[in-house]
Amino acid sequence: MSPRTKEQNEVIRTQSRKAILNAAFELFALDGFSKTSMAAIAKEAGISKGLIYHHFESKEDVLKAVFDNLIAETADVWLQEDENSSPVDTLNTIIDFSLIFMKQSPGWVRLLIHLALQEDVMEGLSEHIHQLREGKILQVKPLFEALGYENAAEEAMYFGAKMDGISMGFLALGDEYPLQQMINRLKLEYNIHIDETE
Amino acid sequence: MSPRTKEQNEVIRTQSRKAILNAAFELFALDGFSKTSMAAIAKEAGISKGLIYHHFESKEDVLKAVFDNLIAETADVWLQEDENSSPVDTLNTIIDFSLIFMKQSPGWVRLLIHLALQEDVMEGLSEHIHQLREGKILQVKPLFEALGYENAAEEAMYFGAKMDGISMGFLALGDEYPLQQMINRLKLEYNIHIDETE
Amino acid sequence: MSPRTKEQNEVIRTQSRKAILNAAFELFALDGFSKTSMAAIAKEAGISKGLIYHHFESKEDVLKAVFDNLIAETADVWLQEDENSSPVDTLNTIIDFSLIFMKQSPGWVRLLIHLALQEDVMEGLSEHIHQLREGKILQVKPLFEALGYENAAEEAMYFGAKMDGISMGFLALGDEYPLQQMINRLKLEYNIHIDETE
Amino acid sequence: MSPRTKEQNEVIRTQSRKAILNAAFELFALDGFSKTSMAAIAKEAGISKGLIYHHFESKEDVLKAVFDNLIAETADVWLQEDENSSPVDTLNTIIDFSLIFMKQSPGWVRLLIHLALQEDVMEGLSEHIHQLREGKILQVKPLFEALGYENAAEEAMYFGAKMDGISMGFLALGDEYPLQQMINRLKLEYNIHIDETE
DNA sequence: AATGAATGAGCTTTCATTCAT
DNA sequence: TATGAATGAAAGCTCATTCAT
Repeated sequence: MSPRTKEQNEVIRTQSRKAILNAAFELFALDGFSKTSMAAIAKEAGISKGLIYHHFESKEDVLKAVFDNLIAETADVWLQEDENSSPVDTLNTIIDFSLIFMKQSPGWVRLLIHLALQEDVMEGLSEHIHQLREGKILQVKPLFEALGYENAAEEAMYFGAKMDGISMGFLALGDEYPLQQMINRLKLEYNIHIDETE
Repeated sequence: MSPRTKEQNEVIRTQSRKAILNAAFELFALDGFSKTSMAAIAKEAGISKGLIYHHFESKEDVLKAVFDNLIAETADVWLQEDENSSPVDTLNTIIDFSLIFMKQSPGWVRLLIHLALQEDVMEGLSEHIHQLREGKILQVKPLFEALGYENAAEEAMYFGAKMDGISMGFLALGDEYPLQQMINRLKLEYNIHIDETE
Repeated sequence: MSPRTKEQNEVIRTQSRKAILNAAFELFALDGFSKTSMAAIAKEAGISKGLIYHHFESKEDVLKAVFDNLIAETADVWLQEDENSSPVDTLNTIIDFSLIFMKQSPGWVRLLIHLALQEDVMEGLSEHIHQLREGKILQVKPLFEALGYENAAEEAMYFGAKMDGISMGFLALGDEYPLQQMINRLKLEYNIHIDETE
Repeated sequence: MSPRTKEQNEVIRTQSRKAILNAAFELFALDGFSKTSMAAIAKEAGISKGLIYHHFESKEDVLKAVFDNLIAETADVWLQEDENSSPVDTLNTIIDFSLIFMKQSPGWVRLLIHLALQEDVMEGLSEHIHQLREGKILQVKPLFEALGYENAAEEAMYFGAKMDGISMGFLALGDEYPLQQMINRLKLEYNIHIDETE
């Protein structure tokens, strides 16, 4: 009956959606949300402007979807903690992972910061962002407890601040920023062994 | 009708310029650069749209001027260091000043971060921003030298990262952020006596 | 898979067509022609957008079909005049029928008026509408002849105007309109006995 | 001081505004509200699209302004009733005035009817329309009281219905409609002397 | 110096219609 | 017969910038 099978349609839909999401992610990260036009997204994705509205209700909706998409992807990796590893090792892994993410998707981190700092973000998005921040803190807190810090919550937040600050420096200066030095400096504070090859 | 003297014209010109700059600063900081319209600036400044173009070439030009203006004002205060104070006291003063500035002009700090992170900032502006960052580092470096740090340059940069990270947290969360705790934590690391009343 | 017989296809085709027509009628009547989208019609009819174009050439074509369809349906009822009834009774019946129709299908009457006033001039449609109007007049004319009016054609048209005016009032004001009073007033003019229960 | 005097600006502003209003009136009446684009209005008015938004907030706002404008203009004439004239004469004048208006601005009357019948008119507009209708009725009511009608309110409304019906007929059929005959027929009912030259 | 009317390019969004399957 | 993904033209609207005065 069906001219295209449901599966075929699903595949096509998913492809388009992904193309849009990828294009939007790239452009939002590169130029920011305001400066990125729907026309640009469509062109980058190789589809028509109209099709975007077939998949998303508005430009803001695209941003939310890009966001959700990335959260989901990130979460997968984030959650792969080795149960048996020591707190120090876990902390090390988290730092390294953040480092890799930062290097690979600086645009996205930039966008995240922009959104986190924005005065009037879209409804529903700011919650996501704050949850993301809070989630990170909560995840790190037990590690500091295990490491014997008296006020683990405070330490977790302070750790977050350091990571944020280093991120900012890297994003602002790029390769001119002594990223590795800063990371090493950070690891030292938490008695993490530094891999010399890095 | 009444032929104005050069002096009168100069005064009027300066007044208009300041009004524009103030209005632009406020709005840029509050809503961001893209979202702030020239019409809004004119309205806030209490002058006409056209007049802005007598003083500045473009919207970007206004931003640059706002920036320069603030750098100049900030520098004045920044430089009022007491020659006789100890490095620790000076560091303390710098931290406290940053704290006050952050609390009083969160919009401006926000704007600074936005600009610092922007990929394609306007010609000439990014240099300014980087100089501003570098200036801060260079200013702090001698303090760490005096405090006996081996790699003072690195420590200065790390200190900057921490300050940036704390700023970000405060800007993102506002009063929900444990700003004072973070600052105290920072001061502790540098053996700065913490004023209990704060 | 299952090779359909011609009859089966015919049945399916007719069903789809009717579903489209019903959905379109409802939406056109409720929201007007311009505001009703093909997507909305498809959704209301429970079929796909594409299918509409298998049955009709365009949105305008759908409107024409809706129109024709309703004319046909209406005509059936309209023609059921009792041969033996007096002119006054017949007139009464016509008025009552119009009243019922108006109350039951205000959307349709509204649509008719919209079309009669031809905001959207569609080739071929306006003729239909004028024929419909003329048909009504011609149907009423013999009654006024039988009632002894000198200029029956004129009286028929004047009667039509009154009916139209009352319809408009009702459609514009809804239940706030003293519909029954107006109808009674009209019947009085033609010496029609008024049923008190109304 | 002022580069253009306030008076000059006022004149320019008024000119533009009138040009827009005239163009919009003409096009709305001709093609209807939906079909008339802002671009078309701008072109007809001989100005840019953007300028319309300098004067009006939205397309709907233009319609409201057109409406208000016409109400105001109409009111002026409508109110010029001779205090000394008899009720019959006044009624006659009202009928004649309506007739002239209908002939001169059929598009506008059409638009009025469309708006009056529309299910979801813009906020604020429907009130205007109903007030306009009500206003007419209220104005006519005293005349019927003076003429000795028992239920003057009802008669006023019935009179309105007749006028509406005749308008509709004329708008639907144009010059094919026996407008003068219908008007004469109406006047006869109220014992208004008919000017033979008409 | 100052105004604000005016422009026009470009924005987001809608939707009748087409087409591969 | 039937689907719905995809298109593209055109809509309403915004805004940095220009210009006559």
